[in-house]
Amino acid sequence: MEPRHTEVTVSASSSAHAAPRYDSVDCRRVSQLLARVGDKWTVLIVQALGGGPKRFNELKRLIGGISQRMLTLTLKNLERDGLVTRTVTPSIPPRVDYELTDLGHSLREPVDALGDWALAHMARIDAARERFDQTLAD
Amino acid sequence: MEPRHTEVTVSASSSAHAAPRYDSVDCRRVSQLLARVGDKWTVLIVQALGGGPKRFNELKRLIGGISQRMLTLTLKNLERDGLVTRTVTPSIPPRVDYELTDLGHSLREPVDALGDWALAHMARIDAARERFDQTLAD
DNA sequence: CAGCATCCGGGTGGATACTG
DNA sequence: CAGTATCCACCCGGATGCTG
Repeated sequence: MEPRHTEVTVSASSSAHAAPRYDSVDCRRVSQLLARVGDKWTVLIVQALGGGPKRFNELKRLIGGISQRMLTLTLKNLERDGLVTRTVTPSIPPRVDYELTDLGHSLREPVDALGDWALAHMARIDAARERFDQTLAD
Repeated sequence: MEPRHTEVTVSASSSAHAAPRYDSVDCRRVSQLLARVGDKWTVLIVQALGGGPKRFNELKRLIGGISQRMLTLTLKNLERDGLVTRTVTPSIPPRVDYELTDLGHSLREPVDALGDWALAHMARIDAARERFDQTLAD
């Protein structure tokens, strides 16, 4: 792991508010990235490719529920961002393999962190939603 | 431009290629959460509230560029998910304070991780995009 | 000050049909 | 098999105007 900043993270405790680690400009970029990563399929594809190179229809089956249009588009975006490589083998029938780059692999770490958070707190969120929707029904 | 990036020592917690840490169902939920978190304003609001409780227009000014419609909607979603509390002080003029819950604060950690990733690799992504767009222009 | 209601333009994403 | 092309429904989100 990179020994980047030793700054204290929030860890929901006594020292209420952590200093803002990002200025507003940074937040925009982060927000943009999250919008890209947070689109409907990117994470699914990255996670699917986390297990190694995959072919087009292999990915399609693996993910399930994705249209080939969206698979194509999302893969193209990932390739454009340098997160995925596209390797064509001009045979008949043609063969195309998609694989995560180092950059793509490195993305899995923070995404997994968010995944862990989601799994750890999903129950609380669902409960909060039910409570909220319930008190609205009055 | 040599990829001089710290090859993530995945041996720490999870291995790169081996067992997926999430099944497909988990991935859906993670994906859904990312879609929520990755919407246009959620992260900006969470980060703004990271500095402590804020009032409605205070948030609006702080974030800048957000319409009150979206601020209202996003705050309501955050409240529904139990990430933010809404405290009304019935005075004239009325006063409403928004504050991160413990759950909301805990979200900042993984989000910051993604933010660090974005800031660390944004240059590479931009470069990759330029290269990609360039080779398409041929 | 802190919203809600309404209208509306653009983008996202599914379904379908066709190609090399 | 691995796409491209087209059409279209939906919804996100901005602008505006009005309330308590």
